[in-house]
Amino acid sequence: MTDQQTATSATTEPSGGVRVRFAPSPTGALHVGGVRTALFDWLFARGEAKRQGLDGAFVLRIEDTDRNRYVPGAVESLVASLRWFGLDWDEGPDVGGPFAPYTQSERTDRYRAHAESLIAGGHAYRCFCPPDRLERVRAERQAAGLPPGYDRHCRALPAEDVAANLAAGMPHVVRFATPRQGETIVHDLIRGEITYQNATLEDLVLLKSDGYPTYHLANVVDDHLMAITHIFRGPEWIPTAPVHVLLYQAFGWSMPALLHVPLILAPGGGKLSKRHGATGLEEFQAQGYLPEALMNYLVLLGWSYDGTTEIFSRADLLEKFSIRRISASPGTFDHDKLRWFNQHYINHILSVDDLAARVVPFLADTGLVDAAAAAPSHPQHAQVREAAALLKDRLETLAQAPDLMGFLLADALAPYDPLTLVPKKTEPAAALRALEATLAALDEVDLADEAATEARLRGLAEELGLKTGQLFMAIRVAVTGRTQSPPLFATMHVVGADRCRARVAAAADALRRSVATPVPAGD
RNA sequence: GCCCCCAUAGUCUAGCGGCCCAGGACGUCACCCUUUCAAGGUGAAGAUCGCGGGUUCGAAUCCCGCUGGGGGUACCA
Repeated sequence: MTDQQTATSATTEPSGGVRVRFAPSPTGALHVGGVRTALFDWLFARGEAKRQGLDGAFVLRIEDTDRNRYVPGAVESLVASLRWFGLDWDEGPDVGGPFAPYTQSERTDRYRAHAESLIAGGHAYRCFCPPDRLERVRAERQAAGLPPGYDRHCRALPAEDVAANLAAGMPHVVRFATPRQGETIVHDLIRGEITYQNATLEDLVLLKSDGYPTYHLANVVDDHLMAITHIFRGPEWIPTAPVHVLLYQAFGWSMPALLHVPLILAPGGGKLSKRHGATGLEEFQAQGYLPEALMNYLVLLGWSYDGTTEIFSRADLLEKFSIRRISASPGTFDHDKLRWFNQHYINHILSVDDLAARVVPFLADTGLVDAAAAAPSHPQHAQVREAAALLKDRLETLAQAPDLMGFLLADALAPYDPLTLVPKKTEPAAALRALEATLAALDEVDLADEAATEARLRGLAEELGLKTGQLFMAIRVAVTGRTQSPPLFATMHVVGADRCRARVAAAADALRRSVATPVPAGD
């Protein structure tokens, strides 16, 4: 072994089975990029591995080693979002497991011990450089056209100086002593081999001065201790992957397989952030997206099955997902396509009962129904179910339910705008006559017989000398308060005779008042 | 600046040397259906496969360069 030392990460999985982990930081809401990674983890362990007859375990680990960025309650929110999305895990902070604890802040003794062993083996060293010196060095190196970074000042610190500093209680960090020569090969299951010159690598901090580990140490130690076989992570880790390879080598451990999933870009390019709309799972949930639609959309962002199939249920994905078809190129988040998936699931995949149950929380938020109306035994349930059946094809998100279903659930409508009661190419007086005639006709029909109602009202249009469209539109606005609605007779049936009569009468009144003080006719 | 990743229509993608003067989907447009709006159906426009060199009888597919986009460059993950 000369200066051509080479290290390679593992490329094959051990026969014992597959163990993957999703390791978010509790710094805020779960990001769509994170869930997509978690989804790939889950599908690999629960789907692909199982299909190959291997045991597959999905582990949730909390990486809370940055005490400054920790957000109280974030762990609970992460867990809730993951569960809403439809993932479950075999081991984690909430469910325990053989490698507990699964929260890194509770494992600091392990990281410190491993850092010490690295120091003892000559693979790491204590660095006493204060932050201001680090900054100065960075600036100087940059000005000199060198890569910014640490100048390894403390790497050559004599043992007696180290001992003296330690005795004086000087704050310090532990840095990795990166090999100065040779090259390191990172083997990525998605991208193939990536070769780095060790000379370009930095002596990264492993243990911070507050005693907590950095990602680099904690990640390597835990993945090894928890017997992780495959690491799925974002592409932002590619640049430090060679250091991780070197760390495994320094510890004498075998390297898990690496998969750097493709980045999710914002519509304009760059990172996806708040200004591009929702990014956190809770937001998608609040905006009325279905978890299965979001999953379907997200899995296709960076993975494909045959390039033609678009709709995948969770079961389909468990049966068809393969890491071999994960793409290396970044993809742009497209809200329009997500919306299409959501609409498709509501319109064609959800049952009416399912939709009714899911729409209740949104209706309850605006006070239209009781929050308990999702239960079939609840008195309001039947009404919600009828509304769901009627609006199913028109809903893009659950959040639209209050707006689109309100006229079916409320007793009275908001005051009419007389202008909307007068259909295009219709005289206000004719519209008023039509409403008055409709009110009378309502006494003759049974709304439960939609065909008969339609026949009667078509006849009425003829008697009035109006086109069916003109009459029907006037009735539609009177009954629903809007110019767009589900098919008129099914709608009237659900609204019921009493409310229909009251609304048509109220609409006629409103129009009468405005005819007295003429308004411009609808064109 | 330095290191690294990526590159097929506005967007997500299929394609892994000949079946491709490039297939599917979202979006867009038109028509059909129709009492409105949707849903559905049919069809259209949209890609010189980023550019330039190679290799080959033959390249979107392999190699090199360039360009472009992106990521990293913290005692954050």
